[in-house]
Amino acid sequence: MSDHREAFNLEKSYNHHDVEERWQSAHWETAGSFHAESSRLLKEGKEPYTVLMPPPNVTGSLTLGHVLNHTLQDIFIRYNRMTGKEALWLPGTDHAGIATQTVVEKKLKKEGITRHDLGRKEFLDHVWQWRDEYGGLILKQLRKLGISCDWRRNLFTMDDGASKAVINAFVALYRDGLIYRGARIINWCPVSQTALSDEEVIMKPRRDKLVYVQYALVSHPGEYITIATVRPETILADVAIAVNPEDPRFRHLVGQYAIVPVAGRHIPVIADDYVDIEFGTGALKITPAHDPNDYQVARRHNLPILSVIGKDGRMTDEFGYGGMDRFDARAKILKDLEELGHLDRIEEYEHNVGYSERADVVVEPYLSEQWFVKMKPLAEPALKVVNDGEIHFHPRQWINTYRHWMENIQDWCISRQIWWGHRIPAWYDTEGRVWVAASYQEACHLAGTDKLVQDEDVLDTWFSSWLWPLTTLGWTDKQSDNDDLKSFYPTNTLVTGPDIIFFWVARMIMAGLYFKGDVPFRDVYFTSIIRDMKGRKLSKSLGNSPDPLKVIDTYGTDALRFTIIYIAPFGQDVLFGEEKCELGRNFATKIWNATRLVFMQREKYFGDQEEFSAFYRTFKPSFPTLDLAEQWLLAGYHGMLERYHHGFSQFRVNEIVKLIHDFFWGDYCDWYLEALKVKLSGDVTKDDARNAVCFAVYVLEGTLQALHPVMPFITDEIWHHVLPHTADESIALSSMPHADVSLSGVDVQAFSLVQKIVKEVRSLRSLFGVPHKSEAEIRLRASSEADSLVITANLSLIAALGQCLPALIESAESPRHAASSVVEGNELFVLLEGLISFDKERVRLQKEIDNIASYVASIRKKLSNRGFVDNALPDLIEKEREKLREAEDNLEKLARNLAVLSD
RNA sequence: GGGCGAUUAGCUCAGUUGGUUAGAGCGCUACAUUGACACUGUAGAGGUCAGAAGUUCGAAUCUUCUAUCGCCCA
Repeated sequence: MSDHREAFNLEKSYNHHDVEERWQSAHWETAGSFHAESSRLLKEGKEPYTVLMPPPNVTGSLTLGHVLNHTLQDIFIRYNRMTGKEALWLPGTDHAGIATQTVVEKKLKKEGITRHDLGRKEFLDHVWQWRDEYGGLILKQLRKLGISCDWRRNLFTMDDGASKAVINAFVALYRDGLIYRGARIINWCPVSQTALSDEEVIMKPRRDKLVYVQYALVSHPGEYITIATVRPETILADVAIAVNPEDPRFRHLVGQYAIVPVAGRHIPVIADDYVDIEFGTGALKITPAHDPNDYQVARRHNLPILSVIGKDGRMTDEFGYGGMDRFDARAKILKDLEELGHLDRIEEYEHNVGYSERADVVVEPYLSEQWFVKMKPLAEPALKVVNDGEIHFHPRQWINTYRHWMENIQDWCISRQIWWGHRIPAWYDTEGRVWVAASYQEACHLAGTDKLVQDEDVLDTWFSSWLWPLTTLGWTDKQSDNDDLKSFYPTNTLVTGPDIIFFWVARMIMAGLYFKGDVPFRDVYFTSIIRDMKGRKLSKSLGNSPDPLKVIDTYGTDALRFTIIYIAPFGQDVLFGEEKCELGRNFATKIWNATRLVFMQREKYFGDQEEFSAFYRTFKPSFPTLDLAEQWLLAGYHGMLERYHHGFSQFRVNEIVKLIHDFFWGDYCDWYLEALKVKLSGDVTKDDARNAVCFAVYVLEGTLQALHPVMPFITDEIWHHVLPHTADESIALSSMPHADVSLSGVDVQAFSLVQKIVKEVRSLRSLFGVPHKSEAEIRLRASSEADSLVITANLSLIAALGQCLPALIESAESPRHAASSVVEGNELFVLLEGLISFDKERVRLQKEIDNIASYVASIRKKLSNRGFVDNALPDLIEKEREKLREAEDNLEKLARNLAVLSD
């Protein structure tokens, strides 16, 4: 019995630990609440709504970025589920080739083992072991956020299906001539010892020395040509000096030979447009093995290619630097150049240098054989679908970034010299010919021999990620055609960070179009970047990134979710501080307490849950039968819902959150609940009281539903107290309330008048220091018969909310000893004998009068302006006239009251 | 160097197609502590909308320029 009573109302205070424990992800997961089925689409004709989770890095742990990103996805998914769609959220993780391999190698290093000691197969066993043991961490942490994905469909990019898809995609592209192998200068990470794509290189500003070096001319002893370089250690690999053909300073030297300092080699002076006349001396050393642009120059001029830096970033030359680190060699050669008299001068020079994303070391341009995807043919259709609006970006401006990249696209280097990842399905025969096939057997068949050796390299992790919209739905090759693909592809909304627009978003669009012939998603929502309160990026080294799990423990998941959305402006960075979560926590508490008040009233008028349920289940608010405050609230509620649904259609999530917050706190609690208390404490029949309580619960329940996508836990908890529901039922599976547009626009002016009167009374009370416990005597002189009726009908409300004793007066004579004001033409007097300083009131009134007078003057000026009257919309002019009339009326009344006061 | 974005109250931000006496939250000030809530309530102070010029009857809003900051790409 006591259980029952408890369930009828809430615990006295809100404890997020209890509530979030009760409705945690595991509960929803066991109940299967968020499983999506293609059969419901194919057989029942439901509409699909699909979200792809950007697969977090399997080595990752939860960051605030994840919190924001996944909360947004969950909001979209829960909203669409509640509006009747078959909502499918596809989760998974990414095998993160370089990152994962590095982690495991580090672990092995502690035991004194390298991957080469183990060999490829055994090392990969270790990686899988590591994955099984630690790789699930991020998914466990994500569950703490209460996210509602279909965990049955969890996919890992190295799973069988996904791996098959990767191999088949590679083979298909190769056969279509879109994948090729070739020797190029690529970005080489000397620490991870692998190639990187352009996107994995981070440009960072760096102060270096611009070194001016003199090269002696072979045929003109004593004469020099001077070049400028920031990489003097590569001088040893110079093969030419280039000048611009238009540069008169060097024209006579073209065709001559210069001597490479230290190395002593003779190299030609050549002319090439590539050289920037303005930079340095206008003469450029050409080092094709160590600079991509120089490589192009060397090819144009048929120059040899010499290399002096190895895979590990150490020198490989024969001039005494061999074995030295490239940066040590740079320091040494500077000294040597100076000693040999080749050094002209040194300038400080700030420029951008590429760093490897993972290892954070300077990337080395490195000439090697790699596999590439030809991007132009893929980019063209991918650009078109975005230009044509088949895919929408939110905020829209990201389209510019996308366009720019697509229009200047470079081929994608997809081979990586590591072991963890999808091994390239290419085999070499004894003659070095390459055979690309989905399997060894197939390759043997093609090659006509079984003496084949598979390419050692694996594919870039993003080569599996770009297939994510396909693989998550069971796609393995172009022939794939299952119910899930039929039902859920294309997906709907992708939520991701703008930092991976090239890495991932663009490439998924290419893959979707190429392999499936359709876009992979309709809308892309780019999240904000989270910074600390000082606007700095969150980083481990700065120690300014709060641990989300700690924040959740302190404030609650709902509070964190609410807060991070509330403070994330559309299209801009978020400044996050842990204390900001007070906002969400306070709101959760407010909801809890307001609900308790409503439930207390419910207990008063209904015997038990059963009695209430029977009554409430048939309750439907009918606007004309509601009291004034209820009408006002219902109109506001539908207005809120209308903007809420519209907000979703515009992806303005932070506005949605503000809407609910303001409606609930401002309208529901501050005004409506106060009015409800007054109503229920007065003369009220049991039936009226029961209807009033039901109305309160009705709006509360709808608001909870609207809030549920943002704060899933507290809303589910309270919802289970509204009516008896089984534990398997969830507010998440209830139907989202619709906006009734016939009510959303209704302006319940009578209630606004009451509010304004109350506010004015409170303001005057406060101004004149009326003690809180004393009730001020109020006189009201109505400006019209209609207002008089409104005021009369709501005297008790005004009395309670304004803490006053109000009465209407008919006579034209104004009370003396009173502070006065005008509210929509209605005169308000607060009788203040003994409390008021008349001088103070005179000053205040005069100030108010001056204020209105200048306002009146400004409107008069506007209205007497020919230009305004001739050009402005008639509606607007009428509005201005109305404003003027009202202001003049106020002015007159205030002036009269000032006169009375002065008597 | 090219592109994008920002600049509104002490702080963080709203401000739809030009028409409000420019708004909110936090912070601040004053008052209030037994009937939902101090994780609260009520009231209040606080802004020449970065600067300049222009378009317009009218500009925080549109145009141009300048300044400062941030991001992306060379």
